[in-house]
Amino acid sequence: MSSAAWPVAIGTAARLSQVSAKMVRHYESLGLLAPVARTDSGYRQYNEADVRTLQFIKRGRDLGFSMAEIAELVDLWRNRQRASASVKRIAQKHVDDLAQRIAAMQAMQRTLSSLLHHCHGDLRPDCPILDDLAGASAPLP
Amino acid sequence: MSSAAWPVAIGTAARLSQVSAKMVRHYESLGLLAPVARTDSGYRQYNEADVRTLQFIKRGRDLGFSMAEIAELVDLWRNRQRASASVKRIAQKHVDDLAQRIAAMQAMQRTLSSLLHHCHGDLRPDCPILDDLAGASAPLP
DNA sequence: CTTGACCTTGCCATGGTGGTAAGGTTCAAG
DNA sequence: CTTGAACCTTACCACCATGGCAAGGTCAAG
Repeated sequence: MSSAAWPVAIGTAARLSQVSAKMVRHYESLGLLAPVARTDSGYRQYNEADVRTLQFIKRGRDLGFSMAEIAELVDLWRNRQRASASVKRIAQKHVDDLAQRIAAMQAMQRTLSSLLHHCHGDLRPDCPILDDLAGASAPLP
Repeated sequence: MSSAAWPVAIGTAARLSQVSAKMVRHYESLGLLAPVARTDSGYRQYNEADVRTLQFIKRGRDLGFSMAEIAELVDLWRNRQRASASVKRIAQKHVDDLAQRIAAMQAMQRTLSSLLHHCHGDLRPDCPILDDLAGASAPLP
């Protein structure tokens, strides 16, 4: 397994983890990834563990975790004495957060869909969408 | 109606529109709100129409429109020769965008909920959430 | 006149990503 | 050996919408 020649340069690490080289450096600057080894000429060198960490971060981002949350998760991942409860707490909070944001967006969507439904969408200027935005039924106090 | 003493200063306009004074200035700098009148000492003066525009912007933001979209909508709002189709097109695009983002978040939520469901959440270190993030079944190429 | 509430401009920060510039390195083909 | 492409380095700037802070001017009530 993993027939590649380790260590690899940043471009290869980026391809293997589906993270842009730019972001790989950024994650390092955030302390999310320990400062990696360098060649004499200053090129970063990534080993298998580094690339796995990048993949971990990528998967975390894909699931919507913030960088701060991912930093915590990476720490827990590395700590074999972790309690799964710590991980679960972070994930649960994120799911709750997602639920809240989804609900907010669905509320927008409901309102907009209803307005869309009542808009002619032709050459006439009358438009319930603009009427709503203009606060048709909301006088200045 | 509107018993207040017009024009009003930025703080009052902000309160009336539920937009922070900071953002009121920002919207002006974006050209979303025409540069308002000033007193001799440089204080901005807002009239009823200005505050209505701010409320329009606020409502647009609350419905999730981007500043660029709101700029278009404000233009259409002011243009009595508008075609409602133009408004509808913008709103429809936004709804589609919302739908896409909601779907993406729901996908995250489904994955996370399932992982959460299988996580003990106790003192033990084993955790399917970390296993997933670590790409348990995804070897390095 | 002083005090406190308000206003002004201007700069910095956020988060996560992209871009671009100016320069050094590596490697293979000629 | 040279040259050129592909790669790497750092250091900036930009986005979007918003908040914060600082230093200073203005206004109205006490």
